[in-house]
Amino acid sequence: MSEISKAYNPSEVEDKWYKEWVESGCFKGEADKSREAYSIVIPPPNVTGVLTMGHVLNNTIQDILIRRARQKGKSAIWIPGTDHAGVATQAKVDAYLRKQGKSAKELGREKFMEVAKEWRDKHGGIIIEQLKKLGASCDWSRLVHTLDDDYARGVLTAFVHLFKNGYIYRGKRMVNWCPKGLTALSDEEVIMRPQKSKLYKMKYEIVEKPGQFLEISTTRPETIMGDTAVAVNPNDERYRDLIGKHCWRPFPRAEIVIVGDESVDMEFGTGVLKVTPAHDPVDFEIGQRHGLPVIDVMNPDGTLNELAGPDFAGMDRFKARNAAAKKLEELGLLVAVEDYENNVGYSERGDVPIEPRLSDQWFMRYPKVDEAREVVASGKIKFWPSRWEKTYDHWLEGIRDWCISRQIWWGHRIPVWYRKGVEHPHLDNPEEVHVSVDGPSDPENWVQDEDSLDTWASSWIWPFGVMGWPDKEKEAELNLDYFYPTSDLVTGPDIIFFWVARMIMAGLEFMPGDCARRIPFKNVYFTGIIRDMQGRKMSKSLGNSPDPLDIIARYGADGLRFGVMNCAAQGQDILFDEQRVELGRNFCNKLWNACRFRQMSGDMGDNSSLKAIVNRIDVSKLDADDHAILANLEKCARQIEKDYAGYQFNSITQNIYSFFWNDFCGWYLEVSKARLSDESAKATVLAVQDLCIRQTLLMLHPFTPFISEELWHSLGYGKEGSYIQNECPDFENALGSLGLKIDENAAAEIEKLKDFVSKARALKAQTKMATKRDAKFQFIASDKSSADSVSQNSDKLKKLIGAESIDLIENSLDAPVVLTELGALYIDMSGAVDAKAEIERLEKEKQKFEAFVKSTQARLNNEAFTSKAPANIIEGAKKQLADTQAKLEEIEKLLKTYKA
RNA sequence: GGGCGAUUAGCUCAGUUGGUUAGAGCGUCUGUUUUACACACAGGAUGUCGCAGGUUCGAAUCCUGCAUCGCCCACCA
Repeated sequence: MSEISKAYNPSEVEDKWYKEWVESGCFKGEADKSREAYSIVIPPPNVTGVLTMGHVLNNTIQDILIRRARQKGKSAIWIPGTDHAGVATQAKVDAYLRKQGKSAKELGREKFMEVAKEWRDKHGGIIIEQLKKLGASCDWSRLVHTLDDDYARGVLTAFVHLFKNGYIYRGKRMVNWCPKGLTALSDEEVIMRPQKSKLYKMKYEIVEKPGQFLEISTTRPETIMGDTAVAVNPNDERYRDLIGKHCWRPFPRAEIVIVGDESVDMEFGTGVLKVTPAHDPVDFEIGQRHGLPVIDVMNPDGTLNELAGPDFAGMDRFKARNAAAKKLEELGLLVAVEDYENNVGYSERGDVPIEPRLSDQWFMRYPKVDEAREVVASGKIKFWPSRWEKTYDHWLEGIRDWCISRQIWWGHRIPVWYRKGVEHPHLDNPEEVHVSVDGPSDPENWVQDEDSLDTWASSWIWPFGVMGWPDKEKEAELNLDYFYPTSDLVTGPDIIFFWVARMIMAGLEFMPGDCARRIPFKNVYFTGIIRDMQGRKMSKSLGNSPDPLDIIARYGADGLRFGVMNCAAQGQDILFDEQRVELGRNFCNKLWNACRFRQMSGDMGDNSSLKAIVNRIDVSKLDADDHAILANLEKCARQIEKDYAGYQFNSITQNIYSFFWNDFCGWYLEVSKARLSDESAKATVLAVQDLCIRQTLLMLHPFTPFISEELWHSLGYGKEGSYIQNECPDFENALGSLGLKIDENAAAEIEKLKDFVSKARALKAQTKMATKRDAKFQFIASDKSSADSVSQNSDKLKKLIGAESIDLIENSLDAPVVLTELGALYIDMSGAVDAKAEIERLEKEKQKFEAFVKSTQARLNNEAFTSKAPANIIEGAKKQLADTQAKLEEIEKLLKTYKA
């Protein structure tokens, strides 16, 4: 136990405890078979990234879940790690090299990897330290990086397995090509953006009918040189007779065939489509169907090549667009140019339009697609909120093969070797192509494939890859059997396809056993996205993303965590404002000072256990306030239990906030002040306070780990070397078994006293007597129990409302009055009553009551209501009507007195 | 084109099976060095719950349509 300082200093407390936690090893996961396992794997952040508000939200939720699990006695582990982030990191290292006047190419692959690793080790890992600042209780002894040797073996094992089972193939296909990154991309990495462009209308002359033209629209005249046909819909009567005939491609001038293909939309433009099989996915398919030649007129970097002709060779694709239009015009073939808005696919990383390109790539047919749909549809894996299930299922329903090869070096190199000297090696011939994790035994005779894997084709095995798979010994050492499947996954819905769906398929494919053993996780919580106050996504270029570390420095990690969680409704986007964090900081300050006040109020008794605290309570000294606060505490704990089950984190913070601030500090501590002067009750009151604070700290701990740990120890709840994260927050049964029975009705009586106090204060304010601490009140109780309640609580009430006396009287007075739940309360103004103001005030109140009486009577007179509504609703309405009518009578009586 | 969110106080948002007179924080106004906390305390003001229908004794809540904003998916050149 130590004395609590006047001001809460978060950074000091945070650093101290984090250090101790890590040193004590209390975050380490242990496979304790006698306890239920609980595990989370972190969505691995980019190793070279820095902490963003999105990470704060995401990781705070994970930390809450893991700490709560520890409190509930589960054997918990939160496995951390980082992602090598292929394309992103490659780009950063390339830029770094350029600055030094070097290039990746001249270094060569091996040297590049060395430099890149050095660069990663030097600039990477910052985010891990930042997560620690946030309080993340990961098992750091198990930090995994996707390029670690063990993990990489898992990645390659998955590849080899799928290859051997026919899920992986190589082929020349139409892929999304990033001309900036010079690599293929998956469909998911292409983002569609509406763009202002031009629609060029041109005409091609029909070979067999000189002088007759076909009018065609295109947005991409720069690909004309690659046209190998013109297509019309065979059902289109306008053109049906032209099918099989030819037209002139303007440049390079050549005859191209007119084909009929049903994919052509008759309604669009003139219903005639130019077909460029090398540069458009639809055109490619048409080309396949009609056996059209493929002319690739572009270089990988998006410039045109020799096949485009001397006028265009070497020219950038967008310059070539204008040049081609100009050339059409010169030839007299350009009919019109219209402004046009269409969707263009962009490379997410490169931020340039992607180029559909025919190239040799590796593809994966996804395994276990049907089962992946089934496990979510059947609830074996639950999504929170559940609406994402539909999105997930829809994607899987229309799933297409995954292009998994990338033309970059930073990543896992594809474990495929080709026999030297074999011109066209066949994938199914082991003499020509070797596929294995370790490579051929005679490497000198083989050449390894140059490509590396899509980053997501490495992170998709994350849930078991971090647990030693596929090495049996390592699996045992890392307790895969015990911790897999993981319990909860917390991530953003933006990677539902990239990562979540693929992990599910990977788990089902690579893990053994029945379905429940193979799924990678049981629950997926999708967070919202953190936006700025204008609703815009946080981004570096907008400069609207606050630095979480800066916020932690100013408000404390607990304040940040509490503030963010308080406004994060399940799966809803959050418009972030620093005021949220202010709320959290203020709450921490309130907590701090309430505990400080407790210390100042009297000697600390034995707080070492729940039992010890309850033993300090003298049941005969408990009054309604004690019962009420304990009842509220129980209610809060019950609500929280329910909220955890439904992943309603904002509701949890709101319940704790409201209980602690309003019920405990706002009322209980205040009434305690008067009772503490009664020596016979003091020990009991302090014990009740200790009990409430103890349970509050426990409930709060997952959200605000630092301050709760600090206060836990300074108030003597925990022994040195023990931590609040391992203390069970449940207490309901404990109270009962310790012989303490809570009077549930007490809370109702206290509500009336609260009403009495707040009305009395309002009366003082209205009569301009708010500052007087010695006001005199007279009170006409509405019944015997109300009279008892007021006289029994007289000391507390006088202190709370700043009164010298509250006299019980029998008859109405000619003085300002307020009607409370307990009866009529008058304030003595010694004749200085402003009758006009009083009348005005009473009239206003009268109107309010009258409106209520009228509507309630109407309801009760409605036969449909009385015959159909449940009894308790009807009874409630009747009682309220009676109460209100009584008040109304009282007011009318008073009005008469004033008006007289 | 299809799907999914959102629309409640000046601002940002809760409101989980339909049920008394719709809540919170911030902001705002009035007061307060009341011996834990001004990051506080007390009191006040502020809402035809997006619009239009429907179901019901009863709708912010359920149904239908519409509007506005946002997101995701989709090969119309």
